[in-house]
Amino acid sequence: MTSLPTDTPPQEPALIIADELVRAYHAFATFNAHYLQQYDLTPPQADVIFILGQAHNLTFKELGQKTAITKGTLTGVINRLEKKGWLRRIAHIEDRRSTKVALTVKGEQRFLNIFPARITYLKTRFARLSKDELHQVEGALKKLRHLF
Amino acid sequence: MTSLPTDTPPQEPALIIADELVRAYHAFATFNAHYLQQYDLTPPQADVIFILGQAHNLTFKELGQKTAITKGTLTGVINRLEKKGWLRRIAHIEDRRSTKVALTVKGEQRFLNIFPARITYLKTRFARLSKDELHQVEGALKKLRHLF
DNA sequence: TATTGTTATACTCTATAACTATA
DNA sequence: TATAGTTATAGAGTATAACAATA
Repeated sequence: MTSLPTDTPPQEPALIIADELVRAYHAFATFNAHYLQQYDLTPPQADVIFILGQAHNLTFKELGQKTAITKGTLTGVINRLEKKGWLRRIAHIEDRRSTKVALTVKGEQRFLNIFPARITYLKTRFARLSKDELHQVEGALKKLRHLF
Repeated sequence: MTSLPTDTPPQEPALIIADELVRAYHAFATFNAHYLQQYDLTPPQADVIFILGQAHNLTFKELGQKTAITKGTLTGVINRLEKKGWLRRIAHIEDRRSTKVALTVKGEQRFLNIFPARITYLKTRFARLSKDELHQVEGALKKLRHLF
């Protein structure tokens, strides 16, 4: 007998990397969700706010493409954000099938408050990595993404 | 005016990396979820099966720690897997507050079928990377995880 | 008293498909 | 006919807190 299934965890690099990717993401996602909770935002809601904060004015279709959220789901996410007063629907005159979405003044203010704070916080976290390391990590993630 | 907010996306490395991490994970998670759907498993359910397939016999508490699923949620996940016949609850004699969980014969067979196939598939994906690159990617992910 | 797991509650997100109104 | 968004449906996972049984 050359291997003991229960005592020798698989050393296959592909498995290890998949596992590490999940762990790294999970660590980030947990931090992120807690951070956003302060502002009463779920991660998908924050995605929408961050995108609208930078794009200012998008249709449901465009938002769906940028967030990778399906249209049916997006309606719900937008409804919740609208009810909370972060954004509003705007009639699209040129094509009346379509609806545009934009941040309200309140949403704009919150975005301006949350977004830079988030960057600052991330920067302090990443400060432990050198410039070379940052480049390496970025390159590694890009490679990974292109594998799938 | 030296910068155009809408035309110059933020180049802050911390943001780029966080973004790349999300993208890489999303690419993997999408592939993964579709792959598991064939077997009528959700990702959290598959986590449980893969862990039980290698550990053979765990309490709810241990399973919760390994999967990072809260106890209330875990009860639901286990219920669904039990109903589908993948696993069963086993009385824990030494401490009757506790319950052990183990794969059924069906669950064991499925695990033995799915798990190696998954490794094989991942290996083919990762075959495009050299040994050096694999090491680099693994190191990068570990660094990332430790940041959070 | 503390711990293990269950139950109850309430919500968000998910996909899918049928529907409405425009084009 | 095709497209944009809404609605309906059904389910899974999430956190939280109260609870029962056992230690």
